[in-house]
Amino acid sequence: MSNLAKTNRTGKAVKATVMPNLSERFTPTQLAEAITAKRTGMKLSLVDVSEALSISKPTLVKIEKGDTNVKLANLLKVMEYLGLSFSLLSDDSTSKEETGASDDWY
Amino acid sequence: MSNLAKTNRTGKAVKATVMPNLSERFTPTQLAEAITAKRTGMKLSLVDVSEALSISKPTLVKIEKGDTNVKLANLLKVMEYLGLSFSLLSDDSTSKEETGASDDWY
DNA sequence: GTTATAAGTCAAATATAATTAACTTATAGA
DNA sequence: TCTATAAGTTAATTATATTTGACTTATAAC
Repeated sequence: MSNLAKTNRTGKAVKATVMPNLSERFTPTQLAEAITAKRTGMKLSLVDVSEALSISKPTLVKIEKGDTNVKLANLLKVMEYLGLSFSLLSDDSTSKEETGASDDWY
Repeated sequence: MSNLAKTNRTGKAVKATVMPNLSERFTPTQLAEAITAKRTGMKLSLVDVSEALSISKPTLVKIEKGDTNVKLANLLKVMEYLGLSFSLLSDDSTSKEETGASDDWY
């Protein structure tokens, strides 16, 4: 999540993809950032992953942009390939939230 | 809107699906079971959730059967409505697994 | 500068997920 | 039993995610 300052040799700022702490609830954008961080940390290109998983590059880009209009199966394939997995959290309250309460997720 | 907990005539839960422990990595089937458990625990019918979220019943059934050929956005809407959310686990290993190594997830 | 590789975008065609409506099956009370 | 609600299925249609291929930026090395 935090984009640490980093410069190339011309002094231009470059986005540093840092692995965010995601032990808690997170947004699709944060998940996307974690995926990109893991992939780049493993020094894999989009095409590397795309070809290994038979997923098209535009779809991979959608996933890494946090677009939730993607097939769950594709997201899971990417996550598994990168060594990421979900665990589940439950508000053990019986409350269901309002439908439009927090649209961070979709 | 009909946000009251659904009961049968005696006010008892309809089915009793038990909420599995999902603090660790889980399969889509386990996630599906957790969703069903949470929904029935909240005494909501498929149609209750379906109508509240504008998701069709067949799609909801797919989700509750662990079919991963569903839109991520739809899964997330359901989870949020039921008070479920993901957290992320990472194999801190740099290993990428074989493409077909474990198809539990998809 | 040039070159090479990666990232990201785009439109058209295809593949497939989602919806609709009707239907069957299952469960639990009266 | 009978009745009512919930669960689950199915086929046809609609909506849309995905793919393909080409293309345009970006970034980093030379």
